Amino acid sequence: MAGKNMNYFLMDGTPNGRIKCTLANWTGVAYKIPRIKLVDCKNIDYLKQSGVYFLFSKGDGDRPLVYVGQSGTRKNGEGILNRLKEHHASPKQGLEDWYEAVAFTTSNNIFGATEISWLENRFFSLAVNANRYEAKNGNEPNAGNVTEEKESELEEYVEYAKIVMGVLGHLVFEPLVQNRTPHNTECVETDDNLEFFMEQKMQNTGMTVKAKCKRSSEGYIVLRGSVINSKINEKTCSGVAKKAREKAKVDENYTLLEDVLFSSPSAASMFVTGASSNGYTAWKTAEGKTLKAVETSEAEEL
DNA sequence: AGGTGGATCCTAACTGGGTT
DNA sequence: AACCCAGTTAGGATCCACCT
Repeated sequence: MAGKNMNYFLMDGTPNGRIKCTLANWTGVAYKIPRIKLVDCKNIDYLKQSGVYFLFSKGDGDRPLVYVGQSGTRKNGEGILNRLKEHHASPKQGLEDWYEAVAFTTSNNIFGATEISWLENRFFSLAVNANRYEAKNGNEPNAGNVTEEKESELEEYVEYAKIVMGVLGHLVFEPLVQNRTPHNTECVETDDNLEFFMEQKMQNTGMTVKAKCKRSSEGYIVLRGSVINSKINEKTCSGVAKKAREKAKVDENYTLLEDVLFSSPSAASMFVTGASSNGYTAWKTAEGKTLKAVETSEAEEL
């Protein structure tokens, strides 16, 4: 992918304060606003426009929560800012502890009601699809009817908004692996093309586990389509692997239905076996080279 | 006396080695 | 080759001491 240049203005002079983002060749304007800084935003005209906004909270501990909302300028004179004020003063149930908001509008305030609804709908489904945050949505908007010209314009807006959101600290719209169609487990892209496999006949269940793993900049991803052990060994299976196994969606044959990210190779392999396992020796390339050997030779190349 | 910062303790998880 | 175990390490939380 080509490099991109973006402007991030630290409005309070600190990295944890308000941030305004603009890009050359993008009509969008984005703001990240910590909840405690909301009170300082009353003079920002862009925030009185129509747009789409996101509220973030820690969630129930399992995964963070994102709330997707929209604001048109017609309903009330104050646009996005007014909605944020409402969420601050009387938060919706489950959103009491939201800690920051990200808002998207445009420099020329071109979004009307249909565009806003379309965008809200699109952002929401992207968040659900990426499956990183628990996504909530105010009013289940329908996508509405936009012309195909308009749609391609909005789609371009969304492309940039996704990146901005990621840089602002929320990978809500980024799936673990890119370019994946619903039923395809073969062609997936990460920033590393090596694939690692493990295949073992498990003693406790007699079943054969067969899994595929890819590395990414975030860690180790056990890929959808992998077959994992049906039982766990309570004594030896590590906590992260246990939790991940409780959460993970599998079918009746224990075939994994989603990609699952781990911070270590061992966590990934323990997730597959349900028992203690050393990921550096368990994961192997198609040629039979262990992950350990791969990483050692990579280090020597440096 | 209250608050802030630091240090220590505890817990949990990862990895490497040992055993069957 | 698969599984088990334990040492080490990293991270988090709590408590205490010192400074204002």
